[in-house]
Amino acid sequence: MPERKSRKDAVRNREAVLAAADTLFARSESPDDITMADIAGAAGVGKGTLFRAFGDRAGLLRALYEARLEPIREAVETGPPPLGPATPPQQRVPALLDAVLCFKLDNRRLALALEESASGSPYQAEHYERWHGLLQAVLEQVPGLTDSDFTAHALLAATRADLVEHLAGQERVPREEMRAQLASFITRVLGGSGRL
Amino acid sequence: MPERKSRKDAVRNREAVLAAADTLFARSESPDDITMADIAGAAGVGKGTLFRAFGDRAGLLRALYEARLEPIREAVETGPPPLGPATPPQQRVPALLDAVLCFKLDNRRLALALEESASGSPYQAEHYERWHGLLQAVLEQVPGLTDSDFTAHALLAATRADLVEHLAGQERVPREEMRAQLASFITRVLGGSGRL
DNA sequence: GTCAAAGCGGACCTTGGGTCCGGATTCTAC
DNA sequence: GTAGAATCCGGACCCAAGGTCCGCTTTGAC
Repeated sequence: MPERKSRKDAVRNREAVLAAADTLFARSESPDDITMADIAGAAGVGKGTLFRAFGDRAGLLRALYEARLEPIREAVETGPPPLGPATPPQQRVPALLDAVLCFKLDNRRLALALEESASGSPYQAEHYERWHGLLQAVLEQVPGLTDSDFTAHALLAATRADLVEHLAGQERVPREEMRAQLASFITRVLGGSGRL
Repeated sequence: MPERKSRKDAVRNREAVLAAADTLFARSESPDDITMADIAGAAGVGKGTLFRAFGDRAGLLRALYEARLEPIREAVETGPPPLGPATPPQQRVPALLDAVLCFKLDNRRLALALEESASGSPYQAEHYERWHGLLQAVLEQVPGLTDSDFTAHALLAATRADLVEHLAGQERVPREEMRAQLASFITRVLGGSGRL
């Protein structure tokens, strides 16, 4: 037997909370002027419900994040090129990081909230583990590239939520320009075949 | 006239607080199990004193950080090569970032505390502005390198406190290995003259 | 020595994450 | 349909920690 099926109201409330949180974070200036009570209120639910369903703030953020990330995860794992596994490393690395960047551009507040509320550091979240592991594996196949472990960390660091927020928010760097700059940076790291 | 000289007890207490905070952070596992009350207590001082002297938690952290950073700042601004201004860009960029990395390795908890308590993001702190501005200026002089602004951000991101903490703390990467990996990464970014 | 200004410090306030439990709801068994 | 138990709801409540306040003390100028 799989597992005792949850009650109807439980799943309904869970959805309501996720939807409310998503909306609130999208509207907000800074993720931490959204309190748990705000979310509960907006979802028409008590705080207890919210904490029982998600454990704590980080849990809620994680759930939201994973839900939003799902399509990308699938495209990466079983999709067609340039994200899917059949892509040669030299093209897949920039494609992966571009996907991460675009995701964070599209979900700025959420990504920000998650990375800063991550008890400890973002590096303990298991979704970071996944991205890092994948990226490292792909980098491993790039000829002439050593230190794939550190390189994967360094490249992912270039797409950190607060950096993205700073560039897109404060410095008003346009989306396409940022993508181009990241791509060019990656090109240099992968072997500098660009212009010299 | 300069400014009304502070009272003796005021400066004495300020020193005491900085010293106490430094010790506490150095000993601690995670920076946020050190409370303001702890610091006040360890310094033999009331909370009021502490907040009057530094404004808020972030202010105290900033003061400590800047104090520790002072020697490096001087070495960078008016010192001899490889950190000083007389160094050719190709050597100065790695030297600068190596200095940052070493600093964060030597002051892990403090750097961590500062970056995570920075109201908003680390990118609003003015010491980040300084490092970024300097690094960008130096990168500007590297032949064949475009996007010096983004590149400076990306390189600094590779030395973020929580990444350093994760690598040095959780993954037990030895100091010299980390320095070597960072250096090699930078080399590739600067023009990939390494091996291809 | 005197007096005003600057500083001190701990009691107190506020905020927000997280808990608890009496009552309402839903599912299952008959 | 209904009884009963397991599950869930939700808002009152708790607590920790950052930050404020104000009566008392210390300092330093005259």
